[in-house]
Amino acid sequence: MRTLKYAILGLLNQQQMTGYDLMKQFESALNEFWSANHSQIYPELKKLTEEGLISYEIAISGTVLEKKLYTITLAGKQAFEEWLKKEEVLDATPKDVFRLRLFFASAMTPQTRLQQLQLHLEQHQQRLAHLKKNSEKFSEVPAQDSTDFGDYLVLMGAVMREETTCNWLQKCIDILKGS
Amino acid sequence: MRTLKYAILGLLNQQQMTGYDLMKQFESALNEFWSANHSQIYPELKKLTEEGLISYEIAISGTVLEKKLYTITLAGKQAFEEWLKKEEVLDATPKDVFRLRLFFASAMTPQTRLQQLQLHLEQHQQRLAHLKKNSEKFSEVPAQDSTDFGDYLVLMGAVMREETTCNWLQKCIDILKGS
DNA sequence: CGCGACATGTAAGCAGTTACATGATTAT
DNA sequence: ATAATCATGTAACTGCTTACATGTCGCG
Repeated sequence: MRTLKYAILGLLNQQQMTGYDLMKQFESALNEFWSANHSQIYPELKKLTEEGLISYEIAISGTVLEKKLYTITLAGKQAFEEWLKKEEVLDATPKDVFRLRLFFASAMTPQTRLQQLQLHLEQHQQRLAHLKKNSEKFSEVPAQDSTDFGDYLVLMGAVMREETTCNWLQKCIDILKGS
Repeated sequence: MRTLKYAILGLLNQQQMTGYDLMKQFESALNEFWSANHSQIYPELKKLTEEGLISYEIAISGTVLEKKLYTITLAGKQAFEEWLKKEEVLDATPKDVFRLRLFFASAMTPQTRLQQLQLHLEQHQQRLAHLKKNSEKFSEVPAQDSTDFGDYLVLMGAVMREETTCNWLQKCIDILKGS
């Protein structure tokens, strides 16, 4: 599906940047729904350049260090806009090792069962706290044509998802204890 | 991480079955959190047999068709039980093409924005309806030592997750329309 | 001067998907 | 008969992870 391709095009459509900057974006803003290591990003940038969807100019940091500042081309913008319009069918529910483990709950000892759930709940509570802190940057709904708008919508979705995950895990723990 | 390995061991720990049966299990019961094609299952079964974690006997369907009925070995049970106990750190939030697309909402036309959200909501509503129908099979909480117990917990989680996803998408649509 | 961040690449290997390939059984 | 399902395998390819590999810049 070449999704990384479009993630990169989308980011470069917002602003020109280097491979390293892209990597940082994947680690921060896109972290909740996409990721990519530099070992995947650099070859992809090379490929996109060959395909004529992006281009770069050499910029100098300090005295000698060369970095490549990538810019999206017109062809790149067109490819990206087409991708935005595509009507995708829902992909399969993502794989989840914890839920797989829990599916086999009856094979666990009662102690392991409780321990697994509690540990997992703690981790999700931490993630939720982190997300809530991130969303403090939005004091109001951003304008629909600002790049913050999408960020706002997905962040809201991430918070809601984590809240539900925590509620579910708590409910599982209650069931273990209650019956 | 060899997760497929443990998924197969877990299923064979519940009951002996063929590669084809395993495939069907991935399509039905495990569908909400794991998947595997037969092209991945058969080589894995071969590998697990070589590792001594499972064994098989040939069974005959009809007059000539040979099928391999796999059984978990003692070593297999031990490997599986160790895996159940492991304290895993939370994996990264799974990739999600729709959320990536929505992150770039400001680059969409207002029509595309609304269309994408509505189409996605409809698909999740269908998935939710399907899950709710599945969970009708549980009139009460199954006993903690029955294989149904894990099934019940993850199904409850799946329903809660889909409900939240639908709520989130509806909220996004309301924001689009409201401002 | 040393450390963490900046910056860019390649190689090996694993997990998973799609396609290729074959044949028997069962229900209509 | 014929189509859907049962049943088992391999091959090519894509996407991604981990490890290897190198060098500069800015701050204390």
